[in-house]
Amino acid sequence: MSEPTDTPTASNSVRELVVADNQAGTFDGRVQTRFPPEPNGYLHIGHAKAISVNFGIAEEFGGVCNLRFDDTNPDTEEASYVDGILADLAWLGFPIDDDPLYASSYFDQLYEWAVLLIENGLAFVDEQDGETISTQRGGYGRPGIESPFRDRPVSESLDLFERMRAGKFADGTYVLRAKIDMQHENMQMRDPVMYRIRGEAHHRTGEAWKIYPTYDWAHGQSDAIEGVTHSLCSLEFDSHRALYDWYLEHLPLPFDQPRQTEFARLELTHTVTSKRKLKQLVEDGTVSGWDDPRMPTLRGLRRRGYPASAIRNFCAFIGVARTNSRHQIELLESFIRTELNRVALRRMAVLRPLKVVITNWPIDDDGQPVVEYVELVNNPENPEDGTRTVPFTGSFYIEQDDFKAEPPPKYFRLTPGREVRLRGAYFVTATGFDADENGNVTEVQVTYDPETRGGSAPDGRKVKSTMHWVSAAHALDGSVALYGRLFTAEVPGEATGDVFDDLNRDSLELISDAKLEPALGDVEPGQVVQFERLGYFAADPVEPLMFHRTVGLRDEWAKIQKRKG
RNA sequence: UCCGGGGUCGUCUAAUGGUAGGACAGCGGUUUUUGGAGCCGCCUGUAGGGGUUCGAAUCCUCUCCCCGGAGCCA
Repeated sequence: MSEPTDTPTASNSVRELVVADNQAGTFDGRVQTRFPPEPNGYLHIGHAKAISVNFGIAEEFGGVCNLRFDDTNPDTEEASYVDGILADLAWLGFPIDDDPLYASSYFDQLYEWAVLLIENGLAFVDEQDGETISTQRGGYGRPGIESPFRDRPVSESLDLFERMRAGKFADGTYVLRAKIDMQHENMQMRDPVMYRIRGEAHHRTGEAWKIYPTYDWAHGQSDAIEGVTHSLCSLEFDSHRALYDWYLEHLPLPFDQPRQTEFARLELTHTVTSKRKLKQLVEDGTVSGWDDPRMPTLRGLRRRGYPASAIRNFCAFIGVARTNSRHQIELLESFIRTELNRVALRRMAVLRPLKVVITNWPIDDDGQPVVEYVELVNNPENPEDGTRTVPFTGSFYIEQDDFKAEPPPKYFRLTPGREVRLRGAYFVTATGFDADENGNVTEVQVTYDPETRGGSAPDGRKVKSTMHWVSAAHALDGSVALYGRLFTAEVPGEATGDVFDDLNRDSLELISDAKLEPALGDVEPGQVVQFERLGYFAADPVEPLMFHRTVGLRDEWAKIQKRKG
């Protein structure tokens, strides 16, 4: 396998567009993008792609990418989300200004421009209710009809608009509409709403405004005000591009007109990225919060142990295209493994402990089992990480799975009469075991070969397997959360139309009696280590000796079993 | 129904008129003090028909399929 990390960034339709623009001299070779989150939820993996595309293109062409909060709807937006998004962005590792931009900073300019449009006969105040306006809009293949207020005198619209702003009217009673074309085949062009009345306080402008611009009326103009050249957005805005251009063409702009270009958003199998649905998972209590390690939110992935660098590499690798697509989550996971394999320290932990006793282990002068210390490498992929000493004595824990009284075919681990290696310690041979009345093995007896200290035999004999272990007398008790996919279906909701029908009710397994090697008491909060033979695990940011499984190791044995069953 | 955007291995993605390549997944081998990692190999694809061309995934044409669009959401 070649290193995905080393693979050059995929070719990319947006990059090609920018190159073409630069060659043609468009925008005088200037490249400026923007990332415009709405502060009504937290960032998720889908945003990571958008961030990567926007910041990536800007950086590559020596331009800038503005972080601009698209805060035009006070009903759903909150300052707390602004802070959360800023924190998530900082973690992801793209350069962001200390002072983010806000669409709400342009409310005055937007208002002036709206007045200009009214004066030029290109906008009017409508006083019909939403349902009526919607009906008049027509449908696909059906023209709309014009509002009876469409041709009211400019002075009347101006007066009404002024009073809308002054808060003289109730929510929903008046709107400002662009006067474009009610027959237009593109529904977005059928006299779209520019302003609506909202009594709700805004997280930045407070009570200053009673009217708020719609997305279409705010976005392109914000781009223009900031000098954005390439306004990159997702495919569903394709039909809005005509409107984006129309507004800009009818305004006196400080710069060249920015240009909107669409690309496919990132979708992943077994994952939902709709903010509304993520919010529901949180509010339902299905997950513990926005930062639940099963969530595709940036803060969830972070807590899960996904390295920001791996997410960035993934985003660069998948490229940018206009094809609707859904990446397999396994691809993301392979980037996570690749990165973690490189950087994660190796440690030993036993998740489902089975006690093993060495019957020929020496006793010291006080009648206690001798304690030895073995030297283990911290990361074979990176010798600079050095080694650590791990205590070993006559009784220790192994995984329950690592012993079978009656071994199935191809099972290479401990079984009566078989010799295996304890990683970095000794060869041991199972001589007997105890079981309870249900036949569950409760303890295994082994003998060890003192000549095999360090894990190799002077006579050169081989063993089929190497197992991890934790000294019983020195084990730390810890807890471990194992995560499965939050949704069982590759495409949640595909079968029934409701994503929640595909919720995996067993997406979390909590183990409270894991046995950890002593060095695991020293990990930093949030640090990710590899539990040998098991996978990568992230230390909880606050709770000591609590670990979240980031992702498992590839597991040949599991694969063999799966094939059988 | 109208308009717009798409359709290349299982999943993504490259090839921009000149050998259909890569990654993930899968399969097999090798190696291994992690059944990890690594290394080697295999596997499968241009939606369909017609045309232009010495040559088509690429250009033209017809058909089929998928996605988006009728918020005072973004």
